[in-house]
Amino acid sequence: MPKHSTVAADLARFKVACQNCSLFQLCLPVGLDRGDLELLDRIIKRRRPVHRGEHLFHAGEPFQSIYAVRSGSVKTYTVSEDGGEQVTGFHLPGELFGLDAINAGKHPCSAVALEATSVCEVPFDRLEELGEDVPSLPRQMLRVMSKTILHDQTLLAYLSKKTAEERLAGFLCSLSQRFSQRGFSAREFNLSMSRVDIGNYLALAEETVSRLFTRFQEQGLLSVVRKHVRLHDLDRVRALAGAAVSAR
Amino acid sequence: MPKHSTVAADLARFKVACQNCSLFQLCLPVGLDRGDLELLDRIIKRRRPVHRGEHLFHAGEPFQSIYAVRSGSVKTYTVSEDGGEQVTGFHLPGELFGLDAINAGKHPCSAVALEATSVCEVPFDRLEELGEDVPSLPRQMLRVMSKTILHDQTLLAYLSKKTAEERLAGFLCSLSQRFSQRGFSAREFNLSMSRVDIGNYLALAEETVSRLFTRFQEQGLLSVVRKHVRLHDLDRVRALAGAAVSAR
DNA sequence: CGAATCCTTGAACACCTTCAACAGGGGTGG
DNA sequence: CCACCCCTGTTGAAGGTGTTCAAGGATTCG
Repeated sequence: MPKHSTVAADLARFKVACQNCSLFQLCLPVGLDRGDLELLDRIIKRRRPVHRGEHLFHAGEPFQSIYAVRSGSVKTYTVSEDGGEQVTGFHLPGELFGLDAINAGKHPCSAVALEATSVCEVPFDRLEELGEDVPSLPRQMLRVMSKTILHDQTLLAYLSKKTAEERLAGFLCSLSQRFSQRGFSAREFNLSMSRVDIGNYLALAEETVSRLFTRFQEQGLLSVVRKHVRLHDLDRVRALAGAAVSAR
Repeated sequence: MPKHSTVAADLARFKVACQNCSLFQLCLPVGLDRGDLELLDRIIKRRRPVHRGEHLFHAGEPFQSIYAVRSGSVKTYTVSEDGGEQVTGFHLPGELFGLDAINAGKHPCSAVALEATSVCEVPFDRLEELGEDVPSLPRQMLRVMSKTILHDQTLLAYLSKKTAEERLAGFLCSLSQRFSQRGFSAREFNLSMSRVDIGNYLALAEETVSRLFTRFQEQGLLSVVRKHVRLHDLDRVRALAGAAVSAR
């Protein structure tokens, strides 16, 4: 498998480290100095890139690490006892996932790559040990989790109060904002997730999502070709979305 | 105001302290020994009981403390820019709230007492300082927040996938479980929140909630008289609720 | 090229909402 | 103590938004 070894070689060449990672400020917003970073860097495992459809972990597995997306994207989802899937989040570069496993000690959800993706894996027990020497670390962790809670509550409000149109517009705004934070275009990007996933996440039928994309296109708000989205009128999309959209 | 002083005297007499608090294990599930508790106890402020309708904090106010319910119940809610209210949670004795403010440093939601309620207020800066000496404390915090995230995700799945009937049944199951954990009856309790609040929380119209209560009653599942609920057939309510309901 | 998957479009239907009116408590003031 | 009023909760009927069912088109991959 020549492909793997090439990628591995690339990674080695790049000397991947938190200090050099352009996403670092997104993972752990503030409060870690260079020395702390050095320590943190030592405990992080980097996994070889995963392919589209590969899982990082499955629901029910024991919790050992939290994860940060380096590149690509990840979908987390739960499966209810009747087999129904519920998408709990999409995770872009610089975002952490797996935090919801801390309480029970096992993952309540599964995580799967939506495209070719690489992640940092941070063993939680070592992170906790490190936290005893670096007080700002647990503080950062709490902030990240607080942000996650806020995001979930925003989403909750969205599903409760908003129409299908507002939800999809809000979703697109959220993606736009997150992409631009990462240095990508705010107006043009690829949806790594399927219409089914979007619908599942926003509590809409796949067909409704599809119809809305068509309608938005007819209204001149955007153009969609398969996975590719181009927002022509970001302001109007924002207006459609109504209330402010959480950053994550 | 003779009433206040009486209550204050009561509190003093009871020598309220985490060690003696029957709810302690609910606030901070495991891992704190007696000495840690003593330290924690010193930084906790106890506020005089608040009346129904009184606020603990308002959205937008600077974040200073997290709160734990001692008795009574609290509703947290956000107000969107168009003035619409969104209930984000109901908090029973032993449950923490205000955690969602850690990230931004200000409260994203408001908290109001649904009945006569008393809370513990824990200044967050002092809690963080204490965390540097007591490593199990930040660990506990993370667990509590992880649990909150899990709860929100469960709720999200509920709003996404379930019918109005399943949502209300699930809500009742959740309350039942939480009351029984606190030593109250699992089959008979008072709803401190209004039908409007329940509907808001479950993303249903007030009328739908009302109709469902009536229907459940007709089916012999329960009886409701105003705020008072008695679950006759807990198993059937659970069955109606479908998937397992989060504990919080 | 064929199969599988993803996406789109149409039509009928269901669930819940909205609008409207009314009933019943609980508190206040007379 | 009773009358009144306001607020909460209940019930009915009409209507809308999104779903479900069904079929067909597009894209990708073996």
